[in-house]
Amino acid sequence: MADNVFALVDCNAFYVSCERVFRPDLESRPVVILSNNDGCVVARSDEARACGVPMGEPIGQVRHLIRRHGIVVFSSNYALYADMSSRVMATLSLFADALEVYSIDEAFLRFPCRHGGAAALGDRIRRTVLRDTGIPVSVGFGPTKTLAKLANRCARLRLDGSACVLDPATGGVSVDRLLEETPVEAVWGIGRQHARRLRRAGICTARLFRDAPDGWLRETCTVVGLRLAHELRGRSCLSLETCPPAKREICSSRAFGRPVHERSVLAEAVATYTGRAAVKLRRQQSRAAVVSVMIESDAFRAGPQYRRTSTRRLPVPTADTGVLLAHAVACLDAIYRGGITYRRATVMLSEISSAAHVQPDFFAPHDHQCSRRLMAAVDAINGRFGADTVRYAGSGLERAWTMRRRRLSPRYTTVWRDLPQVRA
DNA sequence: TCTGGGGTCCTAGGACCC
DNA sequence: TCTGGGGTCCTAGGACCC
Repeated sequence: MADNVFALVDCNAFYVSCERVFRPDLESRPVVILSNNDGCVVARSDEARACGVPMGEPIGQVRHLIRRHGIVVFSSNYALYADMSSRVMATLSLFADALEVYSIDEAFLRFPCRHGGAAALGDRIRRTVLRDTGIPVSVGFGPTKTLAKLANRCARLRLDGSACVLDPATGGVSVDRLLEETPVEAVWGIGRQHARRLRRAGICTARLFRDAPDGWLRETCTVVGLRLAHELRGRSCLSLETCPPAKREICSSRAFGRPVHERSVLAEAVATYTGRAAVKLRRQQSRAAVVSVMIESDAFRAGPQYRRTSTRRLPVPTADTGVLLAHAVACLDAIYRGGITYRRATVMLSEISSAAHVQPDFFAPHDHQCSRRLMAAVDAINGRFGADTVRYAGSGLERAWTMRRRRLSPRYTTVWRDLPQVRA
């Protein structure tokens, strides 16, 4: 008998739903959301799916469908989605003490024990989130996280949107039957490679996977696969992570909106990405000891490719954007070569440690107090008036290289964006 | 005309030490 | 003439997630 019940709450077509909250006229119309640089489809409404738009497809491949069906297209508006996500999570936190924010549009909730009212609770969650945030969600319950995930998938397929409870003891859906009807690749944690290997071995359903011998599972899908099978058997192996562990590496990487050749332009991008990574670093109260910069040519274009990484170790771990920036630009100078068409730059911060345990370097004097207060002030201003309101001049003014977002919706929930920008 | 970004975990294999 | 074995650390690469 399991001690806990897990619920997985998943926002339906989350990015589309966010846009619809502020554009009710889009209800029941086909809508798709594009990735950064307006590259490919990362979210679609049910109507767009019915038009035959596949997930992850490059926009160019579905342009004819967009025209034919009058599909409404948006660039990704992450500022809006992140804000809506925090509203949804805040609402969910009213229902359970133990909540794990699993992704921008999903959360696991844990309830202390099995009880008969799960279906009703699920429907209350759905109604409340919809009423308070405008976002429709699906809810699945199960004795383990993997089963809750599966139940959620089942709920999403239901026409009335009601919650799915995987718990035979209380008259819910039969676990065996659901597992039998679920293709093995639909199990959370089984990707393309493992699915192919499993199918070759005749394991085509979640039920056959669950009932496979432990030794064989371990051999075929490593301990990760074995753990999943245990979870499907109802033995909880994946615990709820209520406070996310600090990231061990932080990365900011983006393709440019247009081809880039000049060192000065790359330097602007590297400075911008370093600034973003540093914000993430400070947000989790950490310092980094290593900075890496990678620049690369366009892998999708024919011809010789260029890709180089340069890494520098800092004398003292820091979260000071200015210090990180100086090292990042030095990295860039070590690998920049003229005559190449660059398409992407990446800045990575690693060997991350807690800000509480930094040992200052006696021989490299640096005013930590001053740096900390400056960064705190910058973060406070940007938190209030929008990211990049105050930034290092090195990150550029015009920034013609930034990603394409031709179909960006307004920033409905962050009103200060249009204030004049200030340079640090 | 295009083809995203940001993570984690696991394993294998090499280097190195005692 | 013989060329062990166990342990740790690091890195690269694979696989997976949303």
